[in-house]
Order: sequence, then structure tokens, then C-alpha cells
Amino acid sequence: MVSKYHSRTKTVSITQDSCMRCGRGKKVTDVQSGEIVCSNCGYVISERIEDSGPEHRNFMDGQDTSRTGAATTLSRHDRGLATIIDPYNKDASGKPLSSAMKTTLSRLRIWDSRTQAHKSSDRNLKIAFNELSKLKDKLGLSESTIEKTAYIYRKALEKRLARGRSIQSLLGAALFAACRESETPRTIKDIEQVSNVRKKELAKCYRVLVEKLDLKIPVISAVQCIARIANQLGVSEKSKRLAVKILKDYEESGNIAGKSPTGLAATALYLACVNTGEHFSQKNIAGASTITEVTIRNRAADIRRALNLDQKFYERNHSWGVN
DNA sequence: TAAGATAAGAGGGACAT
DNA sequence: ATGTCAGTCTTATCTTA
Repeated sequence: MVSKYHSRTKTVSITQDSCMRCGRGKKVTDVQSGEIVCSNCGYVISERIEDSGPEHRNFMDGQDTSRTGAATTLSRHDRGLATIIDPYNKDASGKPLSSAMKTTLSRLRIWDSRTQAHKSSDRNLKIAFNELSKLKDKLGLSESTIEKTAYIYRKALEKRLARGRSIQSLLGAALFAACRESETPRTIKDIEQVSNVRKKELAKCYRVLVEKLDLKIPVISAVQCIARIANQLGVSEKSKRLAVKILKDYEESGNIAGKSPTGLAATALYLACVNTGEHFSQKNIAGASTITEVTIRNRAADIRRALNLDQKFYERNHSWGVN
């Protein structure tokens, strides 16, 4: 028997020490969201950091520095535990086997393979988790989010939710659910782009998952969205704080039901930037927040009406208590 | 060139049948 | 389960400053 090994290399290369945008500030790594951010100006230096989780080495033999297989994981169809009989008819020293032994081994191989990955659910998991590891790389996700996705996907199979749905769409939905659960800021659009599944399909599967598996998804607050958009654009701390203030004031006016949190966040940020004189156009902000300029305009009109702001409200900056 | 206005259409939630 | 309806958001296009 020969163990299956999965080698993993992990290199986190950071070539610059200071932020390339402001020249000051340290790079702060946010493992959960998978971003490297400047501690001074909030600029997102890299959105796709590589996995910096533990590696698994052979500690049994002090001389042997070889990497060994990964720890057991939900994100492999056999949890990373399988062994297979290798296909070469050689013994441990590399000599060919006797013909009697060859016959025995080939019978053993057949029975070995029959015990593995031959239930339909196993085949499904195998394909799905292969896909999952690709998505992980493309989206720069953390190991814990991937494990969560695998857990949700397994549950979905157990509940027979895969019937009539493609593996890709169900997996994408599970991934989105895992991101939402772990508050990793990835949108359904992000997943659409890397998984070749239509947004509509993903959203449909996602709703089924949430309902049937009784997932407890934390409600994303517009305030969190502000931070995400602001980081992406490199908006100043001052504008960020003002945006939060505008949002809170608007929430108090009681008109936020049914409005998308991202839209509100983007608009609050836009208004805040107008106020502080930072130049970010509606187009900039729409691009960074996956909503459209029109939505920003509509929300901006609502907010201005509700809070009695006119175009030049920055003249009353002092009344916002942000300086 | 950015912002505003308008219209058409898609998709989802609430509700009734 | 299916249909309808009001409200939200997106896409596209044109106008205005």
C-alpha cells in the first residue's frame, strides 16, 4: 500500500514594506477576508493572499524534512484519508514482481478500488471538491471558509438537495453561504465570475440551502459594507466615519426597509466624500460596490430628502461632529 | 466628463386563489 | 402550486452643467 500524498507549498511574498499608495503605514493582513490592507490609509494592497495555514511535516524521523499529506479535511471526498495500491508492479527495492504476485496484486487493486469513491455521492463529492479547490484559489479564500463550504455541501447532499441541480451551482451557493456565515466579504457576483454559474441560479440554490439546512446567516450591516467599499477605493478615515454617521442618521429616520445594504453603504460613502471634498465619482463607487450609479442616485435623493441635506451641505460640516 | 432623468425589464417577496 | 401586484434594482439612453 502506498499513501496518497498532497504536497502544498506556501509562500507569502511581500516585496514592499510600506504602502505603495501613501508611502507610510504597515501592511496588515486580514486572513479572514483574504486581503492585505495598509494600516495608514486603508488601501487594499492585495485582495488575494495565499494560504498561510500550517504545513504538515514528518516529525517521526528527525532527519526527514519531507512534507506529508494534509490533515484530515472535509473538503476532500474521502476526507484526505484514502490509500491506494500503486499501479506499478515493482517491489520496495524497485525489482519487478513475480507473475504470481502480479496476479494477486491486480485482484487486490480491483477490490481496493471497488471500496472507494464508487457510490454516486462519493463521485459527486470528488468532482465538487476538485472544483472547490479551484474556486478557493481564484477567490483567495481562507481554509476555514472552504471547510465550511464543504460541510454545507455535504449536508446538502445528505438532504438530497443535489437532485436536479448542477454540482457547480450547488457548490457556488454553498460557498456563498459559507462566506456569509464567516462574514467574508464576497458577493454572489464574485462567485458568478469564477464559477460560470448564472447569478440567478446561484441565488436560487443559496435560498434553498438557507431554508432546508436552516443556516443561520448573520445579517450583513451596511456599516460593514462601507468598510469594504472604502478600503477598496482608499477612502480616508474621516470620510468613512462620516459615512457611518450619515447611515446611522438615515436609519433613525426609519426608511431603510427593503433597500439593499450595499446600496445604502455606497450612497452614504458617496455623500460623505462629497462632504469632505474627496473626489470619488458615483461611477467609482458603483464600480467598487457592485451596484449601479442609478441606485446611488436614487438612494442619494432619498437620504438628502430624509436628512434635509442640500447639495452644499458640507458647509455645515461642524454639525456632523466629524472633524 | 460627471451627474441627473427617464423608461423598460428582471427578479423576488407578499398575498390571494 | 400558481398568479398577481407593488416596490427595488439594473441596464440603456439621453440631457444638462
